[in-house]
Amino acid sequence: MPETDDARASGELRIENAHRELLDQVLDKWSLSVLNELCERPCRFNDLRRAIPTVTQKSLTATLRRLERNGIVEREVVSSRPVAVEYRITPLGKTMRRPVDVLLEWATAHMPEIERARDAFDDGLD
Amino acid sequence: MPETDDARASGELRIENAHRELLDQVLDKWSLSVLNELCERPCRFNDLRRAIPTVTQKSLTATLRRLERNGIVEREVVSSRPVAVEYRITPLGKTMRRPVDVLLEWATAHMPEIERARDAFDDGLD
DNA sequence: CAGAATCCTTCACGATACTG
DNA sequence: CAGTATCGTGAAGGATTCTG
Repeated sequence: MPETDDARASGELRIENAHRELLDQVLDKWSLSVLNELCERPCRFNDLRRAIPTVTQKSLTATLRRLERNGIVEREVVSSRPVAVEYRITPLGKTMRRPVDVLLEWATAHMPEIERARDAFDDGLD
Repeated sequence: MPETDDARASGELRIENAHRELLDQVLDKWSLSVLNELCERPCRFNDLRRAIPTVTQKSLTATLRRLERNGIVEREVVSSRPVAVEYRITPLGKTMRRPVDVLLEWATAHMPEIERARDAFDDGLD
């Protein structure tokens, strides 16, 4: 299914469509927050809503479905009185933790530098 | 590396607004492709267009401006005959390489597993 | 409790045309 | 060559309402 792009292999990691598509699915607006919660403990739907107060129900549902489809989280329906649904991170989901951590560490470490760059840019506009 | 998967102790990976905002700026649709090119060599505008054939001029301009504002790439105007503009990666930009590589390595390594998960999900729809 | 269904606004992105 | 300017569209996401 991936069209063979001409062999302009740059020796390093190339960004393919599949990469881009995957990152869009698992690194989107709310996924990291959800993953962060589920890495610590299984959560029910409303647990997640409380943990991430700014997410809407619709977006949370969509995020969870997407993550579930990609095998990152698991959904279990507990047939109790008022239905309970528990979300858990999968083993595959746990493997995301390291790359995400590295990313966030980078972001945290370089935030000041980046803010200075923004100020300089916005100020002078070259 | 170390286990003790005590999530609380190990990863203070809280997602803050600033994190989210930054990732949106530097991990957007085209940034990784641009970074990938500029990591290898300085490029002129049309070099980048050729290297990333699917990007439109408008999106490429926007991407470059965004990366420049965040201090990730540098823009130099060479006052030659028809104006030449060279884009280069900055030292700050180079520090992005490792987190991005880790991310792409993860994506590459787990792609098959993820595709199986997608197929299973789309098939059964549980 | 855990969503589904609707409506609505924003805006990212593409397509196209023009310019110093 | 390296953009800017405009227009148009689809999709993401918020707000709100309803339900098994």
